Amino acid sequence: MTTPSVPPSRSDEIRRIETKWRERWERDRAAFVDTGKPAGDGTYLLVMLPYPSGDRLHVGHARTYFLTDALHRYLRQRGRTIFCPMGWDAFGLPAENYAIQRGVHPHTSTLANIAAMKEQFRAWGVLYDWTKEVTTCEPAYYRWNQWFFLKLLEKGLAVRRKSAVNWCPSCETVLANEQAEGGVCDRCGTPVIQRELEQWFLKITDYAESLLAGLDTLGKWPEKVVTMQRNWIGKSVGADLDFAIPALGESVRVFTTRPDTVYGATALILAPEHALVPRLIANHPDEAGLQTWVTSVRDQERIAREAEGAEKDGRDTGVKAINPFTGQEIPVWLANFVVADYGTGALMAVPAHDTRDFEFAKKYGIPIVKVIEGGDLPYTGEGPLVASGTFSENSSSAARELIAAEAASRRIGGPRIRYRLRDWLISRQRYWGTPIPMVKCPTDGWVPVPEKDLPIVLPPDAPFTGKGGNPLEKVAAFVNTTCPKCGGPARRETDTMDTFVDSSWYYMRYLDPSNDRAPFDPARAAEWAPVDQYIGGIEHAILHLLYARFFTRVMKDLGLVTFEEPFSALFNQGMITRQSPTGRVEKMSKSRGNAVSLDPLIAEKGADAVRAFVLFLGPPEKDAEWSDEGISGPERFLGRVRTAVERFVATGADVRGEPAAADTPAARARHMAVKKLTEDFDAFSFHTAVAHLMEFATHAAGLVGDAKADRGETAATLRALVALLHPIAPHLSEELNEKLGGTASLLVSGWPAFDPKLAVEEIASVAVQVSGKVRSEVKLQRGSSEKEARAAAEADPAVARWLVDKQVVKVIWVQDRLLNLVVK
RNA sequence: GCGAAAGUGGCGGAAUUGGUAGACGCGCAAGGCUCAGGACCUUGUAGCCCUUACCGGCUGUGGGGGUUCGAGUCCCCCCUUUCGCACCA
Repeated sequence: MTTPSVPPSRSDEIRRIETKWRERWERDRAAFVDTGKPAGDGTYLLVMLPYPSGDRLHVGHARTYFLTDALHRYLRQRGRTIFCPMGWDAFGLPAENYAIQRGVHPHTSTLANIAAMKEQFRAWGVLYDWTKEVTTCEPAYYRWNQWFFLKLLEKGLAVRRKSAVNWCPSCETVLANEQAEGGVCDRCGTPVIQRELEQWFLKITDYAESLLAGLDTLGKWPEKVVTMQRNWIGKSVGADLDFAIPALGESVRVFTTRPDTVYGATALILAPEHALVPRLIANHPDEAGLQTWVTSVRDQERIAREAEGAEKDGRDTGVKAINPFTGQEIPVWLANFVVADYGTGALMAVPAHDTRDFEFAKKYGIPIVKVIEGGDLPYTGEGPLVASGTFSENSSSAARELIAAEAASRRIGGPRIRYRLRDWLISRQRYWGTPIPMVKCPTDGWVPVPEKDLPIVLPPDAPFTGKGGNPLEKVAAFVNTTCPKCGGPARRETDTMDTFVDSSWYYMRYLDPSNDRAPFDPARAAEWAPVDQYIGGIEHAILHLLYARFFTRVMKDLGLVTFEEPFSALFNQGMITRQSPTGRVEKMSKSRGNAVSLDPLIAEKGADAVRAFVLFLGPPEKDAEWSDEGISGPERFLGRVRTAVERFVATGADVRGEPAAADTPAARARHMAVKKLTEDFDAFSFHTAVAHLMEFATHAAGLVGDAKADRGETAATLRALVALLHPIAPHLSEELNEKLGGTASLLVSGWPAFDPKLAVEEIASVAVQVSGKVRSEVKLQRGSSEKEARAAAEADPAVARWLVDKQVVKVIWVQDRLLNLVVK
């Protein structure tokens, strides 16, 4: 099988080098870990922490970590002080499901996954400050989730409330609105249904305006993410108006962005979930039929109810309301398209000036009254009011203010701003999460656990049957407790927190991870925070990033931090996609069955080649389809660099030699390469960085093979090459740097400098156009004048033949680039 | 439907922001080395035309128009793809 007496294969040699340097970096780790931020300098580089409750890291994840590590190493080489920690977002449903299927406790499987992933990071050559490691499923971390919960409760920002919530029948838990986008469960894709339940909410809506205003300060965030958050918060300016229902002795408040159209409101429409519905239908001849309809709409899957083109379906209650401005009776309807938890769950229908109301009115024969002059109905634009009493002839915008003011003076509403954002539902009927520190006492009601009794530890011995709800409910020792207030027997809350609570403040815990008296020491955290550069996927655009921004505001109110925005700059790397077995191009993930492990590739080609390849795939912000076919390019490139250095060393030339002259074509090539690579890394353009390194490597190999080349310049070129290579291929570059006489790791200020004056070619090749068409190219000394260029161009036969019998009527001259002779 | 981004060789992609389109790599082709090679090295590689060859010419960045000495880049219209939002009153 094996061939004896063969010299060590290339892959053995690569393995030896990579092992050597991993050990070296680990040994010298102290040089690369946080020791406090020097005044006015330093960069907090944060990468979205991985989720070790599921599978091992695959190609889909690797790009993020390679990218971050390249940036990290580059910045260190530039002499910056960097804080780059890593931790584990360890709670979550997959680990619990795994426990149900395989009988392995989530804590056990999670720790095993963490160990495996940590080993992967090591094998990939990815450096983190492990002295700041955070694991969210450990009491040392999640006790502070509980602490934050108590603080939120004190401030009235954590509340228990009954409302219609998203329920995933598959995960058997409720979900936050953000986790049920599009009406399907964020985790498993199952359509969610609405359930009326009492749950814990965090009042993120109290910060709606601040979260919205803060977006304007996030200039270094992708515009797309900012827009998504803005839409999610969904600010609307309008007015509240009360419509009296004399038959019930009640009034119904509606919210509208178009109070100017109130004279055209010919119906009042309520959501089937509206609190007044039972009384409205009570005396209806077909009360049972209506009730059945209400129930069926309410229990419908959200995805079906909100689907595009879903039929508008409504019922007339037979009850009348009074339009507060016309004084006329209008019918009160119930309809499936009215959303219970936006606005007031009720609206005034203005069929003439709203396409949706128009459609509904057409279907059910509701009167259509035009009150704005404009185009064909439904006309949703602006215009002068008509048939609007004393407000007629006002413009829409003026009337909006006047009518809202009138409503306020009559105490039937007034100007109002509303948001689409809803409060953050954090209760989860699951085991593997942070216990909510609340106790339900038969006499005192809900009582918070005193701070001194934290943490409420998740009991290790829960029965994972997968049936019958939350296993925590069955742990008597956990559930049965005493009331902190009266000392009587009481029941502990068995719901756990949404895992997004964990990731809402972890970036601050990194700064002081072993603090057992506070989530972190504000003074210490202030050295590095806020985060200078955050790197993560677009999938967090709304969920995590909105929650983190909310938590940061809370932390500011608690005096823990002085800023509101946690992440000064955000970079969204693109996803790695791959054809799934179904043939569609999708995000790579284990659940889709298209995940590719990187480990065999690394074992075969080495981490450096795989890093170079993955970074070379394309622009990092764009998605890239995975195929390992192209890896031979970067692999050969690294081989060429190595061969060039080894050949040069073998000549016995001085590896620390310096160029004999500063300004030579080779020196200029070197300065240009340093300039390009510096710009590439500054711009996160890792794929062009690899391309430029390839060009530079070819050039360097040429110098090594050129007997006439200056040995000093060749040595300097090779030293620059391996230094520039370091962010991409750290192991090989360190090895070659050592061969070239380097005594310190390239990680420490190993970035070469360039002279801008020398980072351009001395000879400019100037394109010569005749009437805009390129006819030739002339080599000129950089900085040559237009006159010199024209003389050279006219002397060129390839140009001259186009000038015969022509007259040059205009000359365009772009220094060192282009000469255009316009002829007639 | 609304909004945003994008469309460049067989493929991934580059282009100093209005100045030589196709860098770099994959793939492919020819040659070298080799017992052999899916290893390695060298060279070529947008299309079409002319030519024995050289020299050369024309076309070309989704389609159509425009601005300009000059457009992948700017403007207008259209097509396609991707993403986000979508009964939000």
